Amino acid sequence: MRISEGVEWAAHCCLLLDWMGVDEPVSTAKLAAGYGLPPAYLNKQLQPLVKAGILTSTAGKKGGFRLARSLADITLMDVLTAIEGPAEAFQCAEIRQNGVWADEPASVFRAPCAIDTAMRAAELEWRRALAAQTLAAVQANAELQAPGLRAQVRDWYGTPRP
Amino acid sequence: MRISEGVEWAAHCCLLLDWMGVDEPVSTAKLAAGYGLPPAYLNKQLQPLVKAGILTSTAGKKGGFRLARSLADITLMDVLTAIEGPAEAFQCAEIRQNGVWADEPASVFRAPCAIDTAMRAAELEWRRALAAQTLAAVQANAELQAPGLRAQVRDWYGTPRP
DNA sequence: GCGCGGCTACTCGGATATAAACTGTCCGAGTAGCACTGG
DNA sequence: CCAGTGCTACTCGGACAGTTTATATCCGAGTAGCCGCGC
Repeated sequence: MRISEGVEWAAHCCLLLDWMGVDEPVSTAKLAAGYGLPPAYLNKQLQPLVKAGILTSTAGKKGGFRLARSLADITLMDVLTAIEGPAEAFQCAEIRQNGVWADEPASVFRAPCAIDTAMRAAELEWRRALAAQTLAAVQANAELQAPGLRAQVRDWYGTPRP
Repeated sequence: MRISEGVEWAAHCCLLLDWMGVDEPVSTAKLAAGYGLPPAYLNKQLQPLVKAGILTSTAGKKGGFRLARSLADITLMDVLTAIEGPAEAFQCAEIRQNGVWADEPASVFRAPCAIDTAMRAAELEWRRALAAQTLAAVQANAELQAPGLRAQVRDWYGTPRP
């Protein structure tokens, strides 16, 4: 039960793309250099974000990734779902229907598994909290703790400061 | 990011142990037969529960597992932590300190990573919800939906009905 | 001089290896009861 | 008959394979700009 590191990478890259504030695509190599990540693997991790509609990608020379929408419209839940998939963490295998209960009529199991219900309820709280956090809010907190971050990023990447 | 099936197995076995209501240990074989699980592997899954103090085990003939305490004192969080370990699902690798930021003084990173903070907050909600659910409550829900479950279990396992 | 075609450099996307974790199995250490033996 | 002792059957616990998932890498498809050529 460990979340893929791709989630952290993806979130950081989204913030970075916004900080850079350029309209032209940013290549995987530049993004990877920002955080010392393996470029090819970062590319692979960003692909599901494109499929999820969080980023847009353009191929060829001068290609790269762009934010598909504002950080205010992207939640941590979006990023997590894009990388990890839509499946729930706890997947009830309905073992209660096996073993000595295997011969019970199906009607007995119409009521949901109580353990599954409780686990899903807890997981729902988690997802609700994730969906309540937009990347814009996360970015605001980061800038609150480290003022001048946006300017630093633009200096490092050679983009014009506003 | 998938929770091990051992969590489901462990929770079901705890409920089953309580339903059986016997004071003597119950062997892995009997528990596994209840849900059609591989006995040896179930044994392996129950071992961390013993280390966590949820179950007690006795070796030798007539050996097996017993509940170490009442279901009212066991939460889903206890079971999950026992099986999955105490580590959080999202583990921040602090990639923000690498790449172009590698030469920054450590003082810059005294403030926690904003992404990590947000992810931890959400995960905390999940764990809080898990800790609020005792196995006694889960069992009560199960009996509410399927009255007579306890009596059924005692019939199947040949233990005296109260 | 100017337009056009090919060419190169560079990018994403998916196919392909490698490492780790989860799942599943097996055998040894240890215990409780039972059978046998001796008094 | 009864106590003691050895033995057997059965259990947990951890060591040992098999399989799925995550991590990392590499090469091909495709595009944008550039260079050279022809008009």
